[in-house]
Amino acid sequence: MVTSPTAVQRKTRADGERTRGLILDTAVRLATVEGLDGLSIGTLAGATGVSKSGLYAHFGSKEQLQLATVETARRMFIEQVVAPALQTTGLDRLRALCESFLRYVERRTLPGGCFFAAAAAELGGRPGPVRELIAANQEDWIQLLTAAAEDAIAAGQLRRETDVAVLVFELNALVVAANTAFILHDNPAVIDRARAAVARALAVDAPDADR
Amino acid sequence: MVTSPTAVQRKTRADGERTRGLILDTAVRLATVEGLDGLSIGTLAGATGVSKSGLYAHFGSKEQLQLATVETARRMFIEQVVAPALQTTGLDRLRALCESFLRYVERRTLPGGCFFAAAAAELGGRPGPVRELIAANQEDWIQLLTAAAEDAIAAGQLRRETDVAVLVFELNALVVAANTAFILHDNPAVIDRARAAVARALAVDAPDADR
DNA sequence: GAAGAGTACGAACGATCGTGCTATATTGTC
DNA sequence: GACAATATAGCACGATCGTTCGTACTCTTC
Repeated sequence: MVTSPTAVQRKTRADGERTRGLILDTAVRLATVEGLDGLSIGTLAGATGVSKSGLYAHFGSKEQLQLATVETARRMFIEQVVAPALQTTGLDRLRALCESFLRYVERRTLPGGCFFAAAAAELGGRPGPVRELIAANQEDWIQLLTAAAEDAIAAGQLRRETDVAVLVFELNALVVAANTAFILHDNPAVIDRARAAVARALAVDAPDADR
Repeated sequence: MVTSPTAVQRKTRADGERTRGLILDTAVRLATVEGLDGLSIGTLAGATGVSKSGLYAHFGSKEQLQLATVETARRMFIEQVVAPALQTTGLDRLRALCESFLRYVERRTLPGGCFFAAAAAELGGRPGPVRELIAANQEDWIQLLTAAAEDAIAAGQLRRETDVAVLVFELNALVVAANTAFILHDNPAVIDRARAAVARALAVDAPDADR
């Protein structure tokens, strides 16, 4: 219970950090299948080889563990989905973000698909700090898409009359639905359907509407 | 809450159908928030006023209870979403199904939104009979949309070249995403965004492209 | 009016839940 | 090498989990 504002933090030992990382990586993976709440301390302890009390040495409570797990999932998502798309701008970035997400699902990076899609569905109706954190991350993602769409409009790659909120809602809906369907039916074809749908959605707002 | 020592509650008459119905209705409602697996026998017993062993008199196991709960949710969904749309055909039916679903969410019929969306996300990655039943129901819904879309094409209300699978994937994605966002952010505006997106998606495949 | 099926309860089971408390290696700093 | 901090395991707790069992009452059927 060290509560000093500027806590003199001592050098953490390397093995502690490693264990912590192992726990969190495992927690993210398992949470996509069992659910963030459904994943029990005992199960996580068994999967990592760390004792239950060992877990409590790192995180003081299940809720703290969940918050740290969301943070880890966020870093994974940024690294694997967002970062690759940031090399492009405007319409290309919009396309790249969607494609990056779809590949992330298709590649089965996490056994239960997108961590945030699973967590949002699980915790959406239950108030609490974890839900707020999930909602904030969702907001960030939507904002990322929105900014890219606005750039695309500014660059003349999308019609000026484009309803950005609707377009972004649409794109997010498509990739998330691909995730859900892929997990539920184990059918890679839905990913391609999503690709086609993304292309269509973007085509609607293409400038100088052809035909 | 009658707990007086001499309280001899009159055992009710032989119609346990009412109790069974009460249990299942409550289970559907609670499962949209707690999850179908997350909802415990004890919690359900408390919410219904029926004892845990009373529940077991009706359903022999938690899994049987879950299967019966899914069946009840199916009937609710058909009654409230599907049936109203069956008075129309073709493109109108397609529109009516989407609108019906959106109103069903908007009206907060169930506290955690669409039962099947929640269950699919929760159980998608976990094999078992309950997951299969959820997947089958999802299939039925997609098939319903598909048949309506094909009717619309046959009636000349949609282009003959329409990729039905993609269009249906799109429509389903939009309404489900509206459900998720509505529950997570408690924001009615997303429902209207979904309405706009549905209209857009259908407009893309309108025959003799306007303008 | 005896038998049997249906309905429901209370008590209890072993397992697991999240969470403490304590002990003990191991490590970095002096 | 002393000492504090870190990193982990062991053990036990009260609560809750899904489930079973014995009991008791009601209704139907013979």
